[in-house]
Amino acid sequence: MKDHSVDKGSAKGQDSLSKTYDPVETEARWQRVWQALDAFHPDASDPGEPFSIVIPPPNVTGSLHMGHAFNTALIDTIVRFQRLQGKNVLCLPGTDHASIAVQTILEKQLKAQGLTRYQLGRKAFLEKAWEWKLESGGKIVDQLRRLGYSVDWKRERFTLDEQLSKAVSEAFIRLHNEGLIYRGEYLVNWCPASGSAVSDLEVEMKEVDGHLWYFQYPFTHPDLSSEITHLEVATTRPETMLGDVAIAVNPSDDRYKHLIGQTLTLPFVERKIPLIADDHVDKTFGTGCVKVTPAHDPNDFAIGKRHNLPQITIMNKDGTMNEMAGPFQGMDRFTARKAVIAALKEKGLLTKIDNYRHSIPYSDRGKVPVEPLLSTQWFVRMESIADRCRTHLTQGEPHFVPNRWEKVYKDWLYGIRDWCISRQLWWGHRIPAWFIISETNNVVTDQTPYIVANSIDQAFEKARQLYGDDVKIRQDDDVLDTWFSSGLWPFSTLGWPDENHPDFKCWYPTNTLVTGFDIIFFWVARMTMMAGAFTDRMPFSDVYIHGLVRDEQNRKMSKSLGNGIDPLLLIEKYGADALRFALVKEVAGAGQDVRLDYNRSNDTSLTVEASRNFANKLWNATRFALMNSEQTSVNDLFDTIDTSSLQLSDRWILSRLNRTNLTTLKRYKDYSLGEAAKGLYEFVWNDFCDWYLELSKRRLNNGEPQNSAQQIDRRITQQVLFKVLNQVLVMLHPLMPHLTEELWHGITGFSEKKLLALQRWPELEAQFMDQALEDSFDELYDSIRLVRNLRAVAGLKPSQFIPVRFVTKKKNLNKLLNEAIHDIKALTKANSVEVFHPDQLKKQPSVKALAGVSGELEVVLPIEGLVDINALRSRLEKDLTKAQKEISTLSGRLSNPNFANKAPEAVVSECKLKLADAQSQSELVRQRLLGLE
RNA sequence: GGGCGAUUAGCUCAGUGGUAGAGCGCCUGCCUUACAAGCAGGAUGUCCCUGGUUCGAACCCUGGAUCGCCCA
Repeated sequence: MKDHSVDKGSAKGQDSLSKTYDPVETEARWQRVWQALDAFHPDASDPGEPFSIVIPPPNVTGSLHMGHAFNTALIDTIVRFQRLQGKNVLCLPGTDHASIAVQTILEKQLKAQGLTRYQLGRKAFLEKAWEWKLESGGKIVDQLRRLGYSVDWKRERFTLDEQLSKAVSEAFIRLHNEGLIYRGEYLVNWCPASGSAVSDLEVEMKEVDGHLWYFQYPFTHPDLSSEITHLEVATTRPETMLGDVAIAVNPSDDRYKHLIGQTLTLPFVERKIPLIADDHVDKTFGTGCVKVTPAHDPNDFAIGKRHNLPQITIMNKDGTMNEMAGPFQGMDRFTARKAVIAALKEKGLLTKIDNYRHSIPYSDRGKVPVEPLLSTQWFVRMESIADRCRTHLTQGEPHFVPNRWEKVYKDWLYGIRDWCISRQLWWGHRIPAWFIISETNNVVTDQTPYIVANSIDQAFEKARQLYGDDVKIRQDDDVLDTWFSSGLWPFSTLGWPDENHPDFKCWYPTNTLVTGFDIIFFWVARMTMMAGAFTDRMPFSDVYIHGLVRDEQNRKMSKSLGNGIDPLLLIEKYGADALRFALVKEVAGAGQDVRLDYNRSNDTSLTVEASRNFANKLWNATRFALMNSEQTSVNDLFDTIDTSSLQLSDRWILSRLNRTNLTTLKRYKDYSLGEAAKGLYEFVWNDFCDWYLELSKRRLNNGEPQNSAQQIDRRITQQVLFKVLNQVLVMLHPLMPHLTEELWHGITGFSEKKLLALQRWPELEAQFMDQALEDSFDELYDSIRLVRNLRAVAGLKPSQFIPVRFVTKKKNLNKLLNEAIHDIKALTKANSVEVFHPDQLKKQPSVKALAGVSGELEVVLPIEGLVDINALRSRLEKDLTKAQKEISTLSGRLSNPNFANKAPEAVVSECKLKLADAQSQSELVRQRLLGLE
């Protein structure tokens, strides 16, 4: 490996740690180191149980948005954790070619030059597209790096790579050979903006304010004896009347029953159309008469099929009216609507216009209403493919986290519909089908036979065998839906269809898929179906579904709203670690949306700032440890601690440390990543910094040790400090990789060739875990808080040292306070600390003093005269009220015979204990109040 | 129309039967030699409403309200 340009000795000595943490420089540096060392480039033959994740490939046109940042934060946390577990981890990155998006951008560019893609031609257009991809396609990938993503960049894939393209045509051919791909004429969702069919999933229903137009069709041979000479229909799309082929009524509708079978004349085009009966007609909607336009409406299409009606297409693919539209030919669909209405009005056939709110289908990409259009497309027959997934699902494959998403996935599998996979676009995987045009006068018609093959040579060879030497073939112009290739992503990226590829053998199936709930159908289900079809296995065992990041007003971030929050801006301001930590910490209720607070006037986020502050806190805790150590070598740090010399607070923090280890480990494994983040935050800030580190100050002594006992204690303190730090850095590393890497090198002094990212999770030392000790420390801290509170209430200056007396009859507490006397002194600014039993105190001369009570502990600060009596009295009165309220609640409960009889004994006895506590507190407070008079 | 989720402190959210929690914000006092990106102390709640189950409900069950999402 060549010598990379990273500063030597990033393990900084105690002199060089600055007062605040600078993430920008540090993050860039470690990203360079990881890259230079190929730290995350595993080999299939490496030791360790394989673990793999493929990342959801972002759209190659895109730039980094908060959704990517969120998804990345979660994935990277998982893979870094698995690496610490000693697994052979592959996290594989890549991008998606995004047919429609890219083509839209390019065509816009062409349009600006007054060109269309057809004028340019397919070859030149694709050259331009590749040029564009090479130029700007790397943008999002570079941005992903700035998050500290520990993916294997050497295995980066693009869906149009040669090998992945091979996988696509192989998949197409296999499905075709199994009879699962067919070409058929169906109503598809036509997007006039992109000039292509789109799948059902790419259509979004939007509510719009429209109208319901009522107009009349005359009977061809009106029954002159009857009053009825016309039928009235109601529609939201009057222009489609030109394609009507029937009028339908419900067979049980008494209004029209007797007329069924008669013929009406369609105005303008003068077509004779029958009145038919169909059960699906809703008698109560409109007039009960429905115009039937099979070529332009999905419901009508179904009616047409049932009644064998013709399908008359009245529109061109650009949304203009065609020759079947008679006088309206050439008009755009929306112009035609107005013209048809005007013409109906003129003929006196328009009877009513109602305002009507209804849903119309919009194209996701094109942002225009899609047009149901009859055309010949390629479809995948889904039933058997989906069925295989249903079977796997009954065996819990894949496993959804949180589990409720399984139902969403399952329901979709059961309501499966065939998948339209052809797109009338050029950028993408061209359909590997060749038409035998010599069979149909050298043009492609719906009847032209075709063959599928891996290459033009193979296609030609096959064609010649079937149709003779003079055969002429032409490849289908269309490309495949982008999701077709994305569906193969978990295995095409690992070498499939070569099932002997070492990567495929080692890392397939992958372990976890992490993605948003919005693409469960688009992507997750397509992957499971494709994987089932081609590898006979589910492509991943777990699917971790996360929500969306919403803006400060809880709106979905979108380009059209322009309310996106730029992750890069936040990274520059607070660091990638802070952003990652903030996002993960907020995700505790997995699958729920995350709301990111944000101030648009100055691009700040208090949430991210809090995480940055946490990073700084840990930075300074480490700085403190280094400043107070004369550690010269790595070995010092890992010396075995002489457990017999551990003090109370050492044993306490080591117990807390190991408990944190245990719970954090479980949370990472369970994908409770938010909980893991919160737990570590609390441990570092509250336990380690607020208490242990403060306690350590006295023992480190801020100078030369006076004697050997102090020397030993100082040494132990240092060892414990570093032991805790060392383990915290490992546990926190998945969440804040750069900061922890930096600090770990700071305390170990290792060269950057040895990485924290590749270390092991700290082994649990169960012998240190001591719940009773932790509980008694809670009591100790409560006692200290009581003193501090009294000092504050009395308005004592922080610099003023005073004597402190504790009075309690609780033996354990008495002992603990005595043991911790030096610590209490330090933490309460006491110049002396004494602990008494109430009996002892009675022998003392009574002192008018500052006092407070908590449970069965009384604190006395004998400093007459300096205190604010009123403040103290109101504080005591408040305590008294609280204690009395508790007494009444508890005694009420205990006096209920049902409670005593039915509640578990532990609950009852706990209740009794609490009551006793409250009673004695109440009594002590009362006495103190009297003393104030 | 069918389904899912949410409703807890000013804000963002944890909390699955035993006296309501965290972070941020807020108030008071502190530049205490790791950190003012900090320290100490403090205030704050009809746990959406309604019935029910239970000795006991934020939590379980009925019904309803409001908001959001997905599907048709």
